[in-house]
Amino acid sequence: MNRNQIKALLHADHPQTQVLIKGWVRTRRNSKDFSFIEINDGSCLGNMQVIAGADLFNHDQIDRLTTGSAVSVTGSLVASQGKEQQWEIQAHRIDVISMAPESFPLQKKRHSDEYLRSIAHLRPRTNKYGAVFRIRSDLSYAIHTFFQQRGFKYVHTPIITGSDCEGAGEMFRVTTLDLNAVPRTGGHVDYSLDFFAKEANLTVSGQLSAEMLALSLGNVYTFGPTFRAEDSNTRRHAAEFWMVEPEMAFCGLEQNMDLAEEMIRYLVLYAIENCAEDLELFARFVDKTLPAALQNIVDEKFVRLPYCEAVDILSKSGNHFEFAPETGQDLQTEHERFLTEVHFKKPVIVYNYPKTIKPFYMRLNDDDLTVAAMDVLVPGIGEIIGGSQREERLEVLERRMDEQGLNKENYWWYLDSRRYGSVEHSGFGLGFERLIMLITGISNIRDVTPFPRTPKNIEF
RNA sequence: UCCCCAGUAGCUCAGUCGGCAGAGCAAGUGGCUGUUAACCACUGGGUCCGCGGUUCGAGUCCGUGCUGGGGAGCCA
Repeated sequence: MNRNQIKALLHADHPQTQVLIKGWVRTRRNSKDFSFIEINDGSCLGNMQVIAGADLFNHDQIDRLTTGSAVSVTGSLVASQGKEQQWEIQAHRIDVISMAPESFPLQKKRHSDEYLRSIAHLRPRTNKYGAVFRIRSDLSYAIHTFFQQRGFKYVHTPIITGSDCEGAGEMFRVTTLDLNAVPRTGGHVDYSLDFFAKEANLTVSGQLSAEMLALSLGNVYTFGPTFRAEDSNTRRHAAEFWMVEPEMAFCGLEQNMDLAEEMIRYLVLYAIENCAEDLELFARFVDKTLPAALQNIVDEKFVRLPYCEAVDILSKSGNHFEFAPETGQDLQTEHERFLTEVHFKKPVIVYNYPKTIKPFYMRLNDDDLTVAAMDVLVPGIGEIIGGSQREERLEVLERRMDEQGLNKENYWWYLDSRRYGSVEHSGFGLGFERLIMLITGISNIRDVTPFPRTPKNIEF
């Protein structure tokens, strides 16, 4: 007999004489002649209440079942006499697969997020983290659905890259050299003896590769891990995270913003419609304003605000900022928060940033001062998407690389795409964990990642 | 990397002016009960983060290190 998922049984529309569930004991309450055992198998938030009578051959053992133990239960699915649940299982047989000793760290009470991070291997067995990781799965699926429905091709860009600079922060070195005996020539490390015979790093973005595929397949997207070796210690940064990066040929900034907005709205709506039970938990225990915040994203059109107007609004706001807003300077976190949380109270797309604060590949505007960049800012999280129209004009691109002190030879293949059939194209990167934070209301990226990697933290 | 805060029982925390180490929950034992984070009673449980210092005496004051959290920068 195959095991039934508890999710399916809880949604049953009629009693069943013979069912089999397997899962972990969340709690046990002994009664005079029987025990109530609540079992969770991870298929959904809800537990299945099992009635274990004294007639079970091993009822002595069942009476002592501990939280965290694994069991297999066969019995009949019957309407519950209790008020808190519709169905329960009258057990015919309960096999203890594995009894958890009293040292099991998860108790039948609320634990702090900090404590649960220290037992990251067990926290998926809690209601909250089980819900987070189910939503991660559902939203991953939704991302593929969104793009596939629109004719985008899913492409796989390299994890290990030879580009020695992509302008997106510190990188993790990849090497097979013996770090205790690094070969040197003239005082410098001799990478010709390394695995790839040149320096290699973990990718900080699939964008440059994705552009090549967009300029052949049309519309593409990547969805994969990304690595940043920044010593960032904040609740919204991780050294390893997942990023969604669409890239579209024959596409300008306007359409790029259209897609970003449509995608976020689609994903939030998908969660509302498909993850209702789990979302309800976050609305109850994590953030009471969550349902309204999500509905706001679905209903309200995103504000589109040129960078210079953003600075203007901030300057004239009368609000005191630690750093005064100033044209030519990047927006501070406090500025972004003011725009999304105080001034507009909805997502804001800021675009046309000064060229001096943005990377070489963003398309130079006709004013020669700004580039066709856009950041999607959302309340509570800040920047969730960063993107741009890409510079497709070879001579402009080369000039920008010179200005930023980049070695063009390292980008010969990237520049080739501007030599042969170059076209207008655009794309952006969505931080997947930040999306999950937005949708669950969870405020720390370490709590939406099963095994988070942050500075000085790689225990699990 | 910088600024701020915290570290006391398995967990969450209190600990007054420097003077005997505490509570709730959890665990163990017993009782009660179609229960709902079940309930009631009893019992056990401490490297007060580490090191150094001040003091008759330090969980408490000082120095330092480590760990965790919040904020900033970097960014998705």
